[in-house]
Amino acid sequence: MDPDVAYERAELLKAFSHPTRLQILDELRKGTRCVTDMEDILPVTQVNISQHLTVLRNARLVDFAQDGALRCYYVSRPKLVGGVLDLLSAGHPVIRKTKEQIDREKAGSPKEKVSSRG
Amino acid sequence: MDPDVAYERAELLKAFSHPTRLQILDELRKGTRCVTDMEDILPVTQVNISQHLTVLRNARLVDFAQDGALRCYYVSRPKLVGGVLDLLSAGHPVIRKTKEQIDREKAGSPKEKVSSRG
DNA sequence: GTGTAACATTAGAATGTTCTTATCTTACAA
DNA sequence: TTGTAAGATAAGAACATTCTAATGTTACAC
Repeated sequence: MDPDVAYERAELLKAFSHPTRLQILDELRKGTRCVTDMEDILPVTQVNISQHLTVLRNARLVDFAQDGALRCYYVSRPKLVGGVLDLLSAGHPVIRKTKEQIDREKAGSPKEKVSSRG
Repeated sequence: MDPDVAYERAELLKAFSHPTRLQILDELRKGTRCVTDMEDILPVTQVNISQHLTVLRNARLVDFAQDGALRCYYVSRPKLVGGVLDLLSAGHPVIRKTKEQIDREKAGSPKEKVSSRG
């Protein structure tokens, strides 16, 4: 993976990587919300919500439409945001491998062993 | 989303959120690697790779099997790691909404309007 | 124009992460 | 048992993120 690409992707993931921002994204996934809606739900200050929304906006994960004095925030990359949130909420069992398993994998994969089962 | 759950998920995402760690995960996805293999590929010191591997191990994203003096590292939650890396490499167009679109969505969704097309 | 509700911005202290340098452990071969 | 290759750990400086407190902006009703 190219270092520049890796950097860019890490920056994107960093925008997700905060409890409050995950909660904001999860809430916005249900529908458009303005800042005061979020104040009612999240145990943090308005200023702090605004700051986190700025981070999310810079990462192009959310955007807003102005409605008078209100700002209607929405998720601007639904498949990305939904994909990440869904992955996080799914169960992912931790696997373990022994040296022997690894050796067998190494022996099998390089030549795509045709003999076993095929 | 429960704040404790949000915290836990943010911690998990933080383990992904570093260029070097993404590169390590991408490399390990191709197969088991020891630390010196990674030294050859990544433009960082052995110490630094070790430190990043510790972060990944604490997050239960990787583990290793000892082979003499070598440590064979592998991805221990392949679906999670693969899912995140695949999402990142896919193209995710940024959508925009106007206030009018949002108003229409709000009007349609609450009652799951049956009249249009059905 | 004045007041106010909704939201953003700024500055800085507090906190957390990352990298560097030095040191340590372990496995193994001579 | 000495040397060396593989890898981990510790301490701290450098850097980045987060939160708090104060202030700024905008839209609108009166």
